[in-house]
Amino acid sequence: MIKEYFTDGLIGLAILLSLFRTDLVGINNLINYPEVQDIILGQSVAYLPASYNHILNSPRAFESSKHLDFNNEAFTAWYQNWNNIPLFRERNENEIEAFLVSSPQLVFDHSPSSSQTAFTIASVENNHVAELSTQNLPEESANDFSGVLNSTSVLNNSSEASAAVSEPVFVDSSVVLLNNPFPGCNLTKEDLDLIDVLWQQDVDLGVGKEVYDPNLRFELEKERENELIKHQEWQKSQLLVKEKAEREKHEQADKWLKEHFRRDGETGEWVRLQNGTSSSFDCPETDDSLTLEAALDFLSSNVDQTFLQNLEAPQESIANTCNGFLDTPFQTVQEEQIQTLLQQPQELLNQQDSLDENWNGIFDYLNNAANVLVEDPTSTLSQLGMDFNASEDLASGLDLGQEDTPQRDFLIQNVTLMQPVINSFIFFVTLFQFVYLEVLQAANEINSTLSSSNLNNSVNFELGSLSFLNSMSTMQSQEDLDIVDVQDLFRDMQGSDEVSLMDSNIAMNESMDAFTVLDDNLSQSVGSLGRISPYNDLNETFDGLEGATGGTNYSASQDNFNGRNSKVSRLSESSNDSGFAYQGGFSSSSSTSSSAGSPAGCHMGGNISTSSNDTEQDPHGTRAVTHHHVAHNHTYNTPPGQIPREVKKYAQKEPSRKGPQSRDQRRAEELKIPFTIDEIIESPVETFNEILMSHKLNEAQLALVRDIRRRGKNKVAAQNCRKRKVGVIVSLSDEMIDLQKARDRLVAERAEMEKETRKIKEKFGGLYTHIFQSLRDERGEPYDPNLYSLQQSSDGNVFLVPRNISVGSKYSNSSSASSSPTSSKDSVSSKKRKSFDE
DNA sequence: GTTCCCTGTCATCAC
DNA sequence: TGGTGATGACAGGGA
Repeated sequence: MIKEYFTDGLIGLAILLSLFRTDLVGINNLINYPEVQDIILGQSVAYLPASYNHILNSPRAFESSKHLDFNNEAFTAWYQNWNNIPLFRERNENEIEAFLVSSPQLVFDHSPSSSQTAFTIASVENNHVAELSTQNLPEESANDFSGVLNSTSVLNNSSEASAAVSEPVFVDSSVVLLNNPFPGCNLTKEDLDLIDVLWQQDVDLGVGKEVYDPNLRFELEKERENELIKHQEWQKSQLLVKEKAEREKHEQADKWLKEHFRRDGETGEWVRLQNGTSSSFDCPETDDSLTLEAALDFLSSNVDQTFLQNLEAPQESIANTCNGFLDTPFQTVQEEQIQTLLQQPQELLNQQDSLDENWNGIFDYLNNAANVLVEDPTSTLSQLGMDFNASEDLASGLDLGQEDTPQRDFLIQNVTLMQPVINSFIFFVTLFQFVYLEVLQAANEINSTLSSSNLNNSVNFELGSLSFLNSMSTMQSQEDLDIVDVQDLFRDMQGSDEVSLMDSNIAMNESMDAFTVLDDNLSQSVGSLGRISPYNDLNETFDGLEGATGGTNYSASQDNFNGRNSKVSRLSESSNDSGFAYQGGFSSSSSTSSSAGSPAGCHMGGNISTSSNDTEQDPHGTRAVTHHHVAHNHTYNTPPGQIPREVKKYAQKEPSRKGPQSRDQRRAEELKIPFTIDEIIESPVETFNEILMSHKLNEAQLALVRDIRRRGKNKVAAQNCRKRKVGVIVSLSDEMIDLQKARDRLVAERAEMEKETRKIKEKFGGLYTHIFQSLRDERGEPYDPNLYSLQQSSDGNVFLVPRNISVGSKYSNSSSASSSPTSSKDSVSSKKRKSFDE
């Protein structure tokens, strides 16, 4: 009696342990008890559908020696106990023929296609044999799941076993186990004791002990609540500290503003106070250095203010902002308002016809943009400011007609501003970068569509803005970016009071020489302005005849001035090739004399004065400026950060070149050629022939004229050829950079894929081993891995097959194979066949 | 004096 | 056939 009781207890315990995937050998050698072995063997038979055939067909199916006697009193008792476990009881109550056992890590998804693990255990027909189909079984899931495998054959003792395959049950186990682990939980003391014993024996129950123990669960929840409260308190304290710091910064900025500016009661403009007098803030051309400083200081300070004040400022219309930045520093910008705002630079540049207005316009735009950006104080400015890729995206998104592109949405992204000063600077850089691209776009339109005469000032302004903004953009590449104070930065960049706005830009560019290797993305962003297609450039750039008039001058009236101009015009190409990105591309001012004093000035002046096409047809030195702009960024020949040699060469001294053209000029004078060299070279064929016909020339004169024309034409052609070559080189260089980036990206992806592959292989190996070791043959012994292997069929099922049989050949159709084994060999194989969910 | 780079020129080819 | 553009090669000049 005692023995029977003890044995029955062991049987029950074995069932439970089996359910929890516990090795009985390790627990008091329980495996040696015949009842336990019976249980295990029976379970192992569950894997072998073929072996059930005779059992299921017999009237006493479960009286087989390999199965539990379901009439066994001990089993009945323990089965009842087992049924007391609420999870199983619930399933039983619901007459579900399949159930799940899982750990909290498992998340069951209702979507069959989901990558999440989904276990289904469906009873098949009436044979009480569970067919386990595992799909995408992860390692950890398999661990939790394997314990269930051994118990599936005994799950259903009901005579009402469903004939139909149950619907797969998808359960979010984490929700079930954590929120409501066992609904209707009524664990008896015995249950808890048993669980406690299992727990103390370090038996993996699949879930935490708290799932079974309400008291423990309560304690854990309480502990969690305490941690949450502590965390909230810490967050509050951090917030208070931050607010305090911002308030101090705000007060400081306010104080600075009141000290340096006063507001004009009539115009509403903010005027900087300087030495007791006020200078108009909106007229930088009257005193460039002064107003620039004022503007920059003002803007920089207000940017900082904006960040601070924004937290508490009322929301107003953006339209007011256009009339005065300080009137309505902070607004709510609606989507359409943002669109309007983003279009302002073009409108401003298109509509305004003076430097003054342009400056005001761009400044207002900056203010507005600042307001837009600070509308959400948590916008991700740092991300934008430091990410040139974002700039590239932005630039591409700023293409006309794409105002709704997602790149503009960055303005309202969320971000945390932890360091006001740094972020202010980042914001400013970002802002300028953004405006810069906008202005580039506007400049491109202006330059390509409008005539030259009434836009000189405007374009001149663009030049300054672009150079300045270019420097600003370049600044982003500094490693010590985060320690740069905004105002100091501006002061450094603007240089001395004597230099003009343009020269300030030059000085800034010089100071930023180390950073003139601009980001490729930016280059690409403006590539459409002229650099992308060198051949297109040539159509605009070289349709003039700079070469014909270049070099040494043919007339005294053109002497030094034009000589220098022509030289500089040539070096304007060089300068474009030498790292001064974007300068030459947008320069078209007719004023050059002011910048001839310094190398940089000459460099800029050269850019301003002409490109090769700008010198066309100007024998009298009037040099009407066309607006075929060259945006080449040919950075070869001159290392980054170095002024091209030609800039120094031609800027510091008078051109003393005595080229062959000078010889031609002299000869033409000697032979009394009655027309100019330019006329000879640049005139069309018909005109040229008419000229020759109209003047009776001797052979020598004709030969000279033809030589001059040939050489002039060829000179221009050579220039074009060289320029084109440079363009090709630059294009190839860019392409190479792109390809290198692509290569790096692919290498990284490949490494990532290999890493993932290794991971998956490891998981697969572990899973394979685990599943294989879980399998038992009819004698309850594990299969020999040398004789058997697990193979997966095309439908996802996993089979245990002898080594010399492949699933593909024998089990390509799992359903047919399982239902009708045809040969003895197949029969044997089918006995080994098991299907798992994976 | 050498080297490098820019520029003009010539020769040649193709259209 | 002549004109023109493109391009390689060469030479001169300047730094």
